[in-house]
Amino acid sequence: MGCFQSIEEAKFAETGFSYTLSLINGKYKMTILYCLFEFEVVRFNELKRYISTISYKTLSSSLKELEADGLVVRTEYPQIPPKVEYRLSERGTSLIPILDALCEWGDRHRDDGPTCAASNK
Amino acid sequence: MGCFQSIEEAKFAETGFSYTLSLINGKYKMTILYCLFEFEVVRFNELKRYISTISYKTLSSSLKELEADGLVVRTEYPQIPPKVEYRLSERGTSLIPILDALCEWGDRHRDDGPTCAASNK
DNA sequence: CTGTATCCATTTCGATACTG
DNA sequence: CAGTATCGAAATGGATACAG
Repeated sequence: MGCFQSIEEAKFAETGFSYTLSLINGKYKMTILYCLFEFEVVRFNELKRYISTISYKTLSSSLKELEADGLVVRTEYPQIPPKVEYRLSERGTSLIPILDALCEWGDRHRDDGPTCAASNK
Repeated sequence: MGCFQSIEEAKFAETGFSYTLSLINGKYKMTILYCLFEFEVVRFNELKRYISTISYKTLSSSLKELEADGLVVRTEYPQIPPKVEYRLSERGTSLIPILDALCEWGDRHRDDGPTCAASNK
């Protein structure tokens, strides 16, 4: 509420709303965040297995962006074979309640029947 | 929490999480929802002015999908010139608290400094 | 194991002109 | 006013091969 006082001026680009969206855009970013929340510390290929439909390229670039945005922490162990762990930062963790809310909303409204559009109010 | 018990099986497609995401995908859908929440009853070109960067095509297709998903109610007044009003359905309104949360999160974390990724945990 | 590079397919978005 | 149609641009995502 009130977050959109300036909506008339189309200043979306400067609202916290659009800022948050810019961090979680991309087909799999929220899924990755949720995965890291559930499993806490996860390696690259482990993540790939959890999110089986993601491609290496997308996983790689998404992780890089999430890291750059401070939502994910990447820890590299310089050894052979390489070992890299990913987990949520505090900042990233603070986003989880919102993802949870999305989850719950979906569970509660999945069977509302999407065709209730006709029931005018 | 617990919404992702089955994440190991990569059953994202069946979670409420991905269901919700499928409703609010697209560059402007959440913005449109928020706009309708702020202004309650809005006409097509009015919306276009509020969200100045959206194209007619995207606005049109987004509204159509939001309506099909039961989040938005479209009311047409058969007159010349035509008049059409859009507003949130109850279902759509129930999504607003989540959008608000996104908004607040962004406002609070905008200045965390996105480069805090290095501060391991 | 943890990625990157390349190339390609698909999806999404936008500008403009036009219709009822 | 409220859109649609068309075309093209751009972003996104995927498959595969390869590198350190």
